[in-house]
Amino acid sequence: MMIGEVSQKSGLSVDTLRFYEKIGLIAPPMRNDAGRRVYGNDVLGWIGFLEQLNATGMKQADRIRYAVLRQQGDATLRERREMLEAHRVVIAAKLAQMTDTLALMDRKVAAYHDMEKQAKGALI
Amino acid sequence: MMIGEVSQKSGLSVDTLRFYEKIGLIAPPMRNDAGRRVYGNDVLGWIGFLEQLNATGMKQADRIRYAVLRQQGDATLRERREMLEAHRVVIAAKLAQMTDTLALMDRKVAAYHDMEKQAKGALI
DNA sequence: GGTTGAGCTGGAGTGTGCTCCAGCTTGTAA
DNA sequence: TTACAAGCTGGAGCACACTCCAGCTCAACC
Repeated sequence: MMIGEVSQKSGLSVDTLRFYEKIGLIAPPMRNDAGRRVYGNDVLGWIGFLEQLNATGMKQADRIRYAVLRQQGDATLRERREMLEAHRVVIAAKLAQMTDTLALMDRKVAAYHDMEKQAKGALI
Repeated sequence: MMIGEVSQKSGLSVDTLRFYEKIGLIAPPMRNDAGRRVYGNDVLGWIGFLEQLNATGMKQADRIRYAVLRQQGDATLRERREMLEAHRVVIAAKLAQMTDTLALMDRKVAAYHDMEKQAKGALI
């Protein structure tokens, strides 16, 4: 795949893909004779995973650290696992926060409904 | 309360409190004779709510819009309710994402454990 | 063979959300 | 009464995560 196709399939812009490569999030792909990037299919899975880490609030620096470890192969398994375990804890906390705030939104929305009803009544 | 106390109790820095006032997130409090800010207790609840919106990913511009509406009183109840309902939907989506990724973390951690075990076995 | 579209590089620019600073005034307490 | 902590303003600076741009090469189609 050329970079345009990866962009289309991953949802990341071409600029972002090159930027991710520059900062070490994506391994530099092979180049064809013209010097253009040729990606393997596995990159899409990797980008999807990166997006999951992103969406759950992992910072760039940590994503890069994980990416670098991954490129270093099996010797870094323990460290990567520890990173994921740590991130798991962060996610669990955010999940609890989301649940709390969701409930708060529901209470507030209900309260606002009541107040709107009363306000209408007051007009009569 | 002076600004220092609000800072301590809310966890926001003094600079952030003044910044929030400048951008319209916090209503300008009364001033004492020396021109210093004197906050009522209600500001802490409001800051707590703002933090919840923040932690669940509401953007500054929207938080400001909500804050401005709130200051305009009951005439904006409907609009505020609609904002909260919209944010509710966003939170629900994030919650689903968090749940997914949490499960993924668990699968990955388990897989890494297995691989680490095998790697150890290979050393024998 | 020339136009068009995709890709390349290095570097500058952008938006968000604070955070820090200089230079000042005010309140407290040794 | 003098030190010193806390507060004030306006404005500059910063970290993060992209996003855009100029000026170039290359491939492919008419």
